Amino acid sequence: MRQWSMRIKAYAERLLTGLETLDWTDSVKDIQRNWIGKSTGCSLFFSLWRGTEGEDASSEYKIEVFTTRPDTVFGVSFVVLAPEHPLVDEITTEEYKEAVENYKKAASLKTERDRQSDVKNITGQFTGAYVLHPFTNEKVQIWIGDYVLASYGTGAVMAVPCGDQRDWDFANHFNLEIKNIFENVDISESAYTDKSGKIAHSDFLSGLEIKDAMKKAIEEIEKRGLGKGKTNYRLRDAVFSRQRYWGEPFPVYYKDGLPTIIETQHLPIILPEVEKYLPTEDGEPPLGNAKTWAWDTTKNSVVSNELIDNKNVFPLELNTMPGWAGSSWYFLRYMDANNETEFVNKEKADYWKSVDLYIGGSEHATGHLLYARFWNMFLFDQGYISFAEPFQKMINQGMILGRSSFVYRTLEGNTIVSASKKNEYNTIPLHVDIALVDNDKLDIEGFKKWRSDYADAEFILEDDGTYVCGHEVEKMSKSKFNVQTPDELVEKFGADTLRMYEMFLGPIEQAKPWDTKGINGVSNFLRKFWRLFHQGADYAFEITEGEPTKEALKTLHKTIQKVTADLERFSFNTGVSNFMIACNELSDQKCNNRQILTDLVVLLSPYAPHICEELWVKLGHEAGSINKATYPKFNEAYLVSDSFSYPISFNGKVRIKVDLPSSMNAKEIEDHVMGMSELNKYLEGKQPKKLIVVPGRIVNIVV
RNA sequence: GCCCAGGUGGCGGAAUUGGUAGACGCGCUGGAUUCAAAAUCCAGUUCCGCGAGGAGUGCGGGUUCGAUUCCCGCCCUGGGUACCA
Repeated sequence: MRQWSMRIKAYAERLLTGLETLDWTDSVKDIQRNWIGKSTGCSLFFSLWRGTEGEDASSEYKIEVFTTRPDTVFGVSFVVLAPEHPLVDEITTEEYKEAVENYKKAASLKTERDRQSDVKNITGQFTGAYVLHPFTNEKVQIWIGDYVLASYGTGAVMAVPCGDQRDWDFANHFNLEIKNIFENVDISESAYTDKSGKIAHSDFLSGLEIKDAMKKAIEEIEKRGLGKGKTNYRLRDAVFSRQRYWGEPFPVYYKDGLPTIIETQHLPIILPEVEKYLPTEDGEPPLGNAKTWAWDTTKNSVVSNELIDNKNVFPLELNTMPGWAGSSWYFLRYMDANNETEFVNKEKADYWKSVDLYIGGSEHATGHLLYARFWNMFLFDQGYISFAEPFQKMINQGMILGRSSFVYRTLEGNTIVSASKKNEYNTIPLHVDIALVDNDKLDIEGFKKWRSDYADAEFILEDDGTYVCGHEVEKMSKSKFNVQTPDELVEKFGADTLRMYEMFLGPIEQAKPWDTKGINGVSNFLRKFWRLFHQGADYAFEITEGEPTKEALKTLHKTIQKVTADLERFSFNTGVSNFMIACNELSDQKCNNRQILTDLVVLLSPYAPHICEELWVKLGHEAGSINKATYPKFNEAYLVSDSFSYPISFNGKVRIKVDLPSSMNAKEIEDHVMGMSELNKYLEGKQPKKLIVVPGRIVNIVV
């Protein structure tokens, strides 16, 4: 099948190094690094040995292998080619033709997936041919084996059983030689794959540390013209066509069977109407069913297929583009969505620049997030935009998981066993709708109605006569019957409460089961916050004017400082708790001062927009204007206090606290502490060995 | 196997540069108010111990005056990935 693909491989190195400039989690960066799979080593040519012993070694055929361990070259005891390697037929001797053919056939029948899942099963076939070892000139057998992949490296490996576990297994299985080229290492049970130690029995490499031997080996290989240093990437080019209808059509027609691009001024090409979105009878993609899907080069428009004459009118491409054709750059289009002539105006792109914050799941690490980076780099290289990376900062939000409930059905099928007794029977778990379960107890009648095939089932219950379900935390999904909709909670507590509770649950990156147990805590907070503005038995709106107290100002500015810092590091859960602290403190202070409450409402408005909007209007502002209010300014002057409660610790354990003026220096603190009579109890008559004073922090006495 | 993230009360979690472990909330216990309930308020709540006190951040070591935080080894959980030479 002829397909389009994108040369993402050409960007492998830049996609790798670019990661270092990004503010992403290590785990997503690592997933991309592994996917790109850079490995450095060298290529090395083995000449084919032809004919009889002693004959001239130089043959027209050379087999190129890629290795990351050139230091082990003297441990080579055979060479393995992928079954699909182009030289296999050429080199196989008459005697082994049939066996090799059979092996190739067997391998080709296996899918790539089968080949990968069948790792433990070692297979291979000798070809009868030999290469000559590039340094020792010894004869080395050539095998084929499907553990060597045609699509990676050169499709051929030099097998070093002592240094590679797969080679060791292969050698062990086929009784091939296992040379030991490591100093003082036992390889009788498995290969030695560590990259530390010394090389032995290896001519010019003997006695060298492995790392040094690698360098020396490549040097020598290059010097003798046997190969050269090389880097390989695991990343493959990305297929860019799909055999389906719903995708952007390619602006491409086929002239004499060769694809030709339609010029920009004639775009866009719009998907044709089709009767059905299915492939054609002879297996062409759905666009093969279109009746108007040909390109007229004189009119520069899409015309009926009947007009195809292959002189002026040609057939159009039938594949369409994949999802990532759009997902790789939509964020650029957002900057200039109505532009009819360019995908984005350069000036606008320069103004808005790359995405500041990308909140998304790490499941896109090897797909969308890699393609978008590649696409963006290409546009950058072409000068359309001025930034190479599309997403500077990324947060991977954790998934909210569901709590599934299970009933246990016997294998025979018509008995349902309660959780604690399930092990007495041979049962399988079945998901049950969580709407039918309350506190793990099953509504049996409801269950019978829900699954009519179990209407006549027998139930084996707990001793107290109830049916108890099992449970597990997993992804929320209709098929697992564990989906909880927020509607009910919004109904009961309001959208502000639900929103804040979600933020309060814990760090944004963390996955957690959806548990509404604590939601009334947030609800209580919002009610308490409301009460700051409403006094008396009938909760009438009432605030006081004038200058706030020192205490209230301290609470406010402490809150501004903390909440702002929390916002900047996306720590919403601690943000919410700081609002709770502020509310508790102001309640205790009985503060309902206008200045304080106005600033607090603005601060809280991103968290609880509905309530804050209402309070904002009650404070006398125009409806809808809170979004335009100035963000409260933090003033450190309100936070300075003139005393500090010093913890006094003995050998690191805090025992006493003492209030001291903040202005005291280390020496003064020391003098004061040493004069304290409370010390005696902990000193037990001994002299302290050492005293550490950290002003503004702690005093530690070493006994 | 390899790579990454994580492991703190009954529970969700906090501790931003090594400096008072358990903020905030849930739950629980006791009390006030109420005919009663809801709501609200007050007090308590890491564990052991009546107490004085002791122990304590997965386990075992180390560095330090001082470690949830840094270093070494191990265990467990979650995620990714795998004949990639």
